[in-house]
Amino acid sequence: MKQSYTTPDVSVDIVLLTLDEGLLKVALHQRDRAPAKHSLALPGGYVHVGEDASLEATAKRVLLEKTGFAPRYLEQLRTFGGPARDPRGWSVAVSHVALIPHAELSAAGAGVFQFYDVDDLPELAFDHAEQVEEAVQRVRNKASYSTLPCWLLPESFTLTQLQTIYEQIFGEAVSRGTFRSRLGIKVAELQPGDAADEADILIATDEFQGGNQRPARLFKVNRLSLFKRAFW
Amino acid sequence: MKQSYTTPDVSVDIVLLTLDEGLLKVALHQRDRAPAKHSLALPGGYVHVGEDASLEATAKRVLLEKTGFAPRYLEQLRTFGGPARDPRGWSVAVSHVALIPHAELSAAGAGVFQFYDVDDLPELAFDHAEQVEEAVQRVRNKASYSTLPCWLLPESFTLTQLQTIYEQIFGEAVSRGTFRSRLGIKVAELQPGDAADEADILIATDEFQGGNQRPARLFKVNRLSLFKRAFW
DNA sequence: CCAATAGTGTCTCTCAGACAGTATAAG
DNA sequence: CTTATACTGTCTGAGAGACACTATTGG
Repeated sequence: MKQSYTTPDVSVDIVLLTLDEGLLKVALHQRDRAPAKHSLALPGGYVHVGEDASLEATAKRVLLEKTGFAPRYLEQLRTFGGPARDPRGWSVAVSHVALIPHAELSAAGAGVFQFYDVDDLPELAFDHAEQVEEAVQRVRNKASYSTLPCWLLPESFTLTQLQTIYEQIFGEAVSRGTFRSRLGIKVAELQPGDAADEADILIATDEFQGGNQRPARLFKVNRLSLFKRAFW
Repeated sequence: MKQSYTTPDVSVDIVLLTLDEGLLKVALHQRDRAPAKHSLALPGGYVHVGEDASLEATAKRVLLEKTGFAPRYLEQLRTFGGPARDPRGWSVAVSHVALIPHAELSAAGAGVFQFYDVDDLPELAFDHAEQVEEAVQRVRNKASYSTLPCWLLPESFTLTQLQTIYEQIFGEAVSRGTFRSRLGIKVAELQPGDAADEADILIATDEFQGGNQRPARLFKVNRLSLFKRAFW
C-alpha cells in the first residue's frame, strides 16, 4: 500500500442502502487496522489493475468480497478528493450508491457489516459521513421523480408494496387511485403476459400474490425511468 | 509521467460548454504530443498534490491555465476508469462540466481552444467523445427542470434573454405568459431593490436594459433551484 | 402618430387527487 | 354472510398555456 509522491491513490467506496422497518439504513463495519482503527467505515477497496474492467466492476467485486452481496442497483455517486480526507495524504475515492432489498439481507446476513439508520449515524472514519449524507440526499431526491425505489424491493412486487415504499421514504400517504394514475397504470387492461404500461415503467408478470383477499398482480421494473412531474 | 503498476493514474478533464448561435458548443484543442498526438481533446491535467485543495480546485486551475477562463458554473460529471481508455494502461479521469456565457468568450478568446457544435462532433481522443455526450445529456436534462441555463448568460439578464436560452436548448417556443408563470414571477410586485420571487429562484436588480422600447428589468440568478415540474 | 418590446389579466381545458364504489379472495 | 385487500370510475378544483390587452420607450 505504497503512497506515490506525485499521484494520489485511488480507492472505491460504496454506500450500500436498504429499507428496514421504514428506515433507510447503511452498511458499516469497524475497521481493524490503521488509519482510523476501530472507527466505523463504509465498504471500500482499491482498483485491481489486472482484474477490473471498470470502476463499476471494482465496486461490484469489493461489495461481493466484503459483504457477499450483488446489489440490485448500483450507480456512481461522486468522486471525493483532497489532501485532508485521509491522513496518509492526497487521496481520491470514487463513491458509489448501491441498493438492496431488505428481504435478501435477512436471508443471508452481511458478514461483518451492520446496518445503521442514516438519520441517526454514529461517528464515521475519513469523509464517510459526508459520503453517506450525499448518497441519502441523492436517493431521496431521485426517488421523488423516478422509479428508483423499485430497487429497494425484490424483483417481483405488488403495487401496494411499491406504494408503501414511496410512503416510507417521504413519510406521507397518498390515495391508491392517485398513486396508480401517476404511474399511468391500468392493471385490468394489461395482457397477462409481458404487457407494459404506457410510459414503459413497469412490466406486468402473469403471477399473483395471494392471501385471504383478492390476489394482487406482481410487477417487475423495466428500467430506471424519470417522471415529468415530481411525486412529492 | 511514469505509470505505476499498482495504482491507476488520475487526471481531471473538463467539458467546457457555451451557447453560440443557438448551438451548444464544446471547447477542444489539438494535442501536441503522444498519445493521440494531433487528435482533438478536452482540456485536462493532473492533480498537483502540493497545490490543489480538492478535485474542483484542480479543475479550476487547469481551466484557467489552459483556456484563461474561470467558468460561471462548474460541477463534477462522472469519473471514467478502465484499462482501455488510455493506451498507457488502467487510468482514471474525473470529468467535469463547465458553463460559460458566450459574451465572455468573444471578449477574451480561449487560447488554443476552439468551439465545436456538440451535435456534429469530429473524432476525439481517448473516451472524450463519451464524456462530451454524457455532459450534454446532463446539461439538457438538468436544463429542463432547473435554473441551470441561467449560467449560460451574463450575471445580469432580462427575462426575454432567459426565455430565448431555454427555447434554443429545447428548440420549441413558449408564450411569454406561460414562461413567466412557470418561474412564478410577477415583475410588477417586486421591490426595486433585492426582492426575490416566491420560489427564491431569481433576484431582481434595480437596473433596466433600455432600447427603443419599454425597458426590461435585469435579474440575477440566486442559486441552482430545481422545479417540481419539468419544463419540456 | 407608429413600431417594438415589456409585462399582465382572462378564459379554457386538462389533469391531479379525494372518495366512493365494485371485484375477488378466505373463513 | 363478514372481512380484508385489489382495483377502478367519477367529480371537483387547481393550474398550465393560448391569447389578447395594456405599458413604456424611441422616432
